[in-house]
Amino acid sequence: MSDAAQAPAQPHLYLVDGSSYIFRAYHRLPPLTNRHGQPAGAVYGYTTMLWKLADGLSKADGPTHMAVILDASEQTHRNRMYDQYKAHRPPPPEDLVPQFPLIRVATRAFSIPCIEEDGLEADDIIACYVAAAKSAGWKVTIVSSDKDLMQLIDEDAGIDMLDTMNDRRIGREQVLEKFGVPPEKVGEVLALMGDSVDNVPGVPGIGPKTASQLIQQFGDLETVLGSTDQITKPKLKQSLIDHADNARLSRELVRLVCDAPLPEPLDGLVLKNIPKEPLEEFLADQGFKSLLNRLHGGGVQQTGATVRNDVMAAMDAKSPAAPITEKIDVDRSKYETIIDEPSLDRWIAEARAQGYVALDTETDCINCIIARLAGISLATAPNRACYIPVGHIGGDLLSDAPQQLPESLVLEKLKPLLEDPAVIKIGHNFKYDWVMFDKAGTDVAPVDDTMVMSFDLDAGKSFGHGLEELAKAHFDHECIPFKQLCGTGSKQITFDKVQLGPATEYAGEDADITLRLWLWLKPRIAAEGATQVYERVDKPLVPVIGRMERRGVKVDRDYLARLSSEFGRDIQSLEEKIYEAACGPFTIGSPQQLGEVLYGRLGLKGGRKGKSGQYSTDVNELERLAGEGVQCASLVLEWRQLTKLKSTYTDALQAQINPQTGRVHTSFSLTGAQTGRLSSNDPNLQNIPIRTEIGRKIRDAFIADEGYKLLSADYSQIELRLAAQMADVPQLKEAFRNGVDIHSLTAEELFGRVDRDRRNQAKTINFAILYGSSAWGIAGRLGLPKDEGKAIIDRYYERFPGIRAFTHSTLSFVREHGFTRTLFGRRTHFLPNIRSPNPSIRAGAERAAINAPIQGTSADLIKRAMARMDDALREAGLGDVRMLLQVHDELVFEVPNGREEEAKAVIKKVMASAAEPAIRLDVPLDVEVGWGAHWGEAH
DNA sequence: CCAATCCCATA
DNA sequence: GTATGGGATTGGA
Repeated sequence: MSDAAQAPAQPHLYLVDGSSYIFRAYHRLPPLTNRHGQPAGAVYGYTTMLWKLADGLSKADGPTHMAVILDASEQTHRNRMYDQYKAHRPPPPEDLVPQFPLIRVATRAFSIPCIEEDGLEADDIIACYVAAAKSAGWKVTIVSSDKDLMQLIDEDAGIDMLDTMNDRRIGREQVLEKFGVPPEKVGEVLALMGDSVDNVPGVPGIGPKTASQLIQQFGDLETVLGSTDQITKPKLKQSLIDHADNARLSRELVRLVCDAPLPEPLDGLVLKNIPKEPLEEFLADQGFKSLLNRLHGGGVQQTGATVRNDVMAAMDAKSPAAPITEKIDVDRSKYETIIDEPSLDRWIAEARAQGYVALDTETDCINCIIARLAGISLATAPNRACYIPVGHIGGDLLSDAPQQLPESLVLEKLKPLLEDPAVIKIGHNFKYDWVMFDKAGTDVAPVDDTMVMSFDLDAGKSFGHGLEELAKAHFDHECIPFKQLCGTGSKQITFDKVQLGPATEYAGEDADITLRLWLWLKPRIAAEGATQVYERVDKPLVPVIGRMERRGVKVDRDYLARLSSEFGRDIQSLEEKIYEAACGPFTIGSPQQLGEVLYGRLGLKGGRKGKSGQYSTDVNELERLAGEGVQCASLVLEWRQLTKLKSTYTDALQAQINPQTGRVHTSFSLTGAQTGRLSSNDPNLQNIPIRTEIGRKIRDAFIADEGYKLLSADYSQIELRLAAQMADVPQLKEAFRNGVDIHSLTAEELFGRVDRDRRNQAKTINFAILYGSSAWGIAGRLGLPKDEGKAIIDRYYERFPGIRAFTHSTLSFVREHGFTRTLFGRRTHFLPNIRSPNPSIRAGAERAAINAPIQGTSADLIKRAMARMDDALREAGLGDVRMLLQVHDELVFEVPNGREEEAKAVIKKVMASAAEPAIRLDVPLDVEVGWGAHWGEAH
């Protein structure tokens, strides 16, 4: 492409895929209504999108020509090719139907041409315009995220796509990322994988991954079909042979028509200044006030706010729209490497003057307990970042360490800044950095943690909370991948061996992005009601958890080793018995082989096959067989238990003991569970066995330091108590106040009498309620026919009408707003699944949505207790008591001998009053406390 | 060496 | 039926 063709005079056509946009907008945006009370959420989203696009008229690379393309008719040439095409597509939701005509009205209001043509789908019309514009030498941007249209991308010819929903440009590189093949090969991949929504058959067993891999290997569909002899997987090969015709048909179905006559000539699509009157009339008619204000205020020229923010503003006029921040591209070349004192002093002064600074520590290891510092990066403004190396060494034996300031000097100079109460220190996953500085004797405060902020705002959304992922989601920015610096696998190097140049770009970017995230997220915390949960619950927990991780818990290595060999012997002898019962050896640990042995070799009946065609051999199945007297099944069950205990616990735990401290230091994740719970990893100390006697032995390996005891305090039935509170069930609340056994009470209400079986059934049902289970699910769990399950749940609702009301109101709230809330305001998001057209996905989201407020409130409570615990203990003169672990409803402490009763009183008080003063509960929170030489004894 | 799958430990 | 993390096997890079 010549320079002349890229001159500003080159026309740039924007083709808006209106039909697909409105579907996606419907599922992604809240169900707003317009001034007439008609559903208009999708129309609103569509209007703001057109606004933004049209607004680019005068901008560089903005549209000079524009058209909206719609689907006109149901019947197209594809139906003639294949009568099943789009045959199973469900009808559009009923509150979307009335919005279709409004799309044309909205488009006319902008005075933009709206193009549809009988017998052609929108995709085809777009393809025709792309072809015409391409030969005329125009640039084209297709505004859509439809994967079928990605076939048309041709960056050399200036043809790309724009996904306004995610504010993302799609070019060759993005297509490669998604499909593993360039745009011109996308049709080949689509043909193989098929499309269940449009009912394009594809080849069974081939999904996106395999399709992409095959096309990468063979180039196109025909070559794949002609090369089946080179395909090693037998199932895949057969499927390709059997369904070759379907694959060829699919290839034609996904091929876009690009040579039909244009309904409107290219020149007719020129974008002129948009007359104000029709637009004003439309916005006023619909009652889109925030847009109307913008039309009257800054006019169409004002930009910056996203569609999402407009919707927030439309939903609640009081909530301020997010600040309009101009996007500044990340420029890593602006970052400085600090290797002299005056420069360091300058940065410290700058941070102090500013009042906030983002920082990130780089180390040689992801485990912060044993990690050594490599360097520290700071950022004070977008693109204004520096990296201070302190622990870099040469990349290999021959090279010397680079010149850098001594670690002790840097830490000494930074300490006053890091401890300055007037300067906010911002980190991403700040727990890690906090531990690094704590090890150096610096108590960093005050802090903000952008990872926790993201979690408190966006838990449950489609993106996680890692720095790179958030950079992508919020700024459409790709961070330097860590493996690009350090490699991967066995050739991976540690960060302290990275050259200072690349290290500065990487570390500076981390601090830079962290700062940008803070600027972006901080205003949202208050605007979206997350202040209570962030400021009072999660933020204060960052150093608390950091301290717990540093303390670790003492583990008796010799005892674990003895258990390991004991288990090992038992496993051996079980294996011999199993081989005997199975008439020959096999890999017991392989579910595949075990299934073959049980249902093949031994010829047992009743095997359940799962979706992969493999026999299920889980506990339920094996227990069923064992109950029928199958020796082999009960032996395998025992073998499974012992191998699980040995590999996951006795062996793995020994390996996790830190040689310096003789203790195990887990890592708690503050953002691991969508409901607000913590999670624990490396090792996971939240799933140490307790239910079986033999598993319980593992708990005895957790011991107290010399002169201390382990104390365990746990909330009794906290989730049921919270359910009784939140659903407002008088009998249940009363029972909890009087210390009545709750499952017996439920059995009495449901069955009119109480015995062991009925109490157990009632217990199952009580839990099923917490988990949002259906009548069908309860019946399955209790082993009853479906109608009896339904009868039981009806009776439950009849006896406890509050539960039904709670379920109902939780679901209608989440359907409307897309999120649930705990008593303390923590939100968990459930879009898009809560509105999924797929009933099983939707039902899954509904169960999770019923559980989330209860599980989440329980998580909030114990977190509030934890945040207050250290101060309360210190005030009681129990500064020596160490909080070590949290297991969702339990806290484990190390308490000096003789102080157990005192500690018990304080801990119980803090935990029982954790809701106060924010919330007044009508149900007491019971806390059970025990202690002993080891964890097993403390229960 | 990596991922998908199955199974299983906890609350 | 909810929420997690992790080990072993398997099959293909």
